Amino acid sequence: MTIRTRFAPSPTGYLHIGGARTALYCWLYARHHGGQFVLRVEDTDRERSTDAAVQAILDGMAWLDLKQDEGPFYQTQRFDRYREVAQQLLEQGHAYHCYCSKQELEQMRADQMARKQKPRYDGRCRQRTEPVAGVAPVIRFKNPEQGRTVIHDLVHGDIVFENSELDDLIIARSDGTPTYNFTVVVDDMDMRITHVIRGDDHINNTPRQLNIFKALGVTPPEYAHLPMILGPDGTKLSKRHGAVSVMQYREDGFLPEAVLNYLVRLGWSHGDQEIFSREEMVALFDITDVNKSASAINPDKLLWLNQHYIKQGDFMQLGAELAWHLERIGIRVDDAKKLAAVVGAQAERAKTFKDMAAASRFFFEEFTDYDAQAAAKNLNVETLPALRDMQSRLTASDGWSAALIHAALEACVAALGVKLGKVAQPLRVAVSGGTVSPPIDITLEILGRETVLKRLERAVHHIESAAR
RNA sequence: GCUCCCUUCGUCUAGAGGCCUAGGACGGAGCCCUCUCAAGGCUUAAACACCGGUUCGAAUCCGGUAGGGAGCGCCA
Repeated sequence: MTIRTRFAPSPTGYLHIGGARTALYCWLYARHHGGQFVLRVEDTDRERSTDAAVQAILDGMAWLDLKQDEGPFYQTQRFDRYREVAQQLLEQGHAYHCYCSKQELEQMRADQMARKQKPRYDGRCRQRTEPVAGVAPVIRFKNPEQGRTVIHDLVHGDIVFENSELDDLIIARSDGTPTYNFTVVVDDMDMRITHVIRGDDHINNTPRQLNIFKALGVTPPEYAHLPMILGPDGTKLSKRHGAVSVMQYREDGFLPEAVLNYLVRLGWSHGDQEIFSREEMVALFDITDVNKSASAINPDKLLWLNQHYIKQGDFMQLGAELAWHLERIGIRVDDAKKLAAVVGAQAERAKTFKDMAAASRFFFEEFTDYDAQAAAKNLNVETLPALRDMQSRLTASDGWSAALIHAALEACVAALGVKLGKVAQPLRVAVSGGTVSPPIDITLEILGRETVLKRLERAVHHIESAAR
């Protein structure tokens, strides 16, 4: 049997981090077993579904590179099929028309709540044989009243529900459109889904769906209900928690590999291993190793992983990501080699590309002002001799490389009889405007002789004009 | 209220009756390295929700309690 999984988001918002993990696990399970991964858009709620949300979900999946083998299928394009199956259920006596008004139902619920009972439809239209004039009925599924339904859940084990706890759910609205619990069953059946992997907020829906499968005479898929993902404070994920959309993670400077690696370890583990390449995930992932309890997002760990992938990555390729972020702050760069060099120099000191771009401005454009404190301390009459000395050594240098610059630095230190820091730090402020940069020799190499000499001249002027 | 789910360091987790004086990772603390910032190395603090039971032996099995969560829609 070929394994077939599906990811079935409803397009009422962007792809958030919880949905992304569900998609990842579905994708991983299918890949691991050499099966297929289906993407299905559950857009039956026309009020809340939007094209923009559909696009946002597709974009998120593309960024994470979770490619579907089939789809996207849209439920709004399958209404005829749902109508057909609902009709079948009606004819076979597994469903019936219900003419109760919304007010009537609300009253029923209120009464039940008042009696401290679980609100549920009492089946009062089950026996009705004649239509009610002027009322467009809904179709309800006739849920078994006796016995129990058990989910053989792949992560939770058996979960038992008394059928008497379930009520007759609406499968088609009075306008004829189908509802969620019904479309899911029809689709999972038609798309030959073998494994439904979804959030455990759906556990309570599963027995209803199982009963519909039974009425249809179809073997249901296997189920695996994933624990929820919580915000950093352990409460429900919300916009308050910052990056809710996966695309926001790109904006914030994260790499998809890092997000994926972070997500795969949230609720799943393989011994003590923390770092997983895509290939390793596929090879090692198993749904039975998934945890049962909800987990809180740990932003620091994501940051750590992101830096790990920055350090491990191909600097040439990562240069493109840096360029993307530089552009966001108004700097256009197309020198791929320089970008790669900057990534290489900054990898150890940036946790995100957003931070890296901000810290790398001076490599690509002239800075406007010196950091006042840094200049006061490092660009003054005391440091002027070192700056002058380096100026002449660098002007005279036969070539331009970190090694040659380093040699010049050592010579300067020896000639002036000072510590390396007494030369490096003023130089750093002179070329970067501030006190933080990669090692000074590498920084100068990337900047290039022309820029370095120009900025040294600027520093000397700065000191001289201040001294006057 | 009813039904269902969950419970190991701050966080993510390892752990499937003796390997556990509970391991790893992030974060924290300290030290080392050092031209800044980092990165790196070493060291370190920190948890089995609680109460009973089963057993020679329980983080692991069973029961209860407490706490947290989800669902109970002509939403998905």
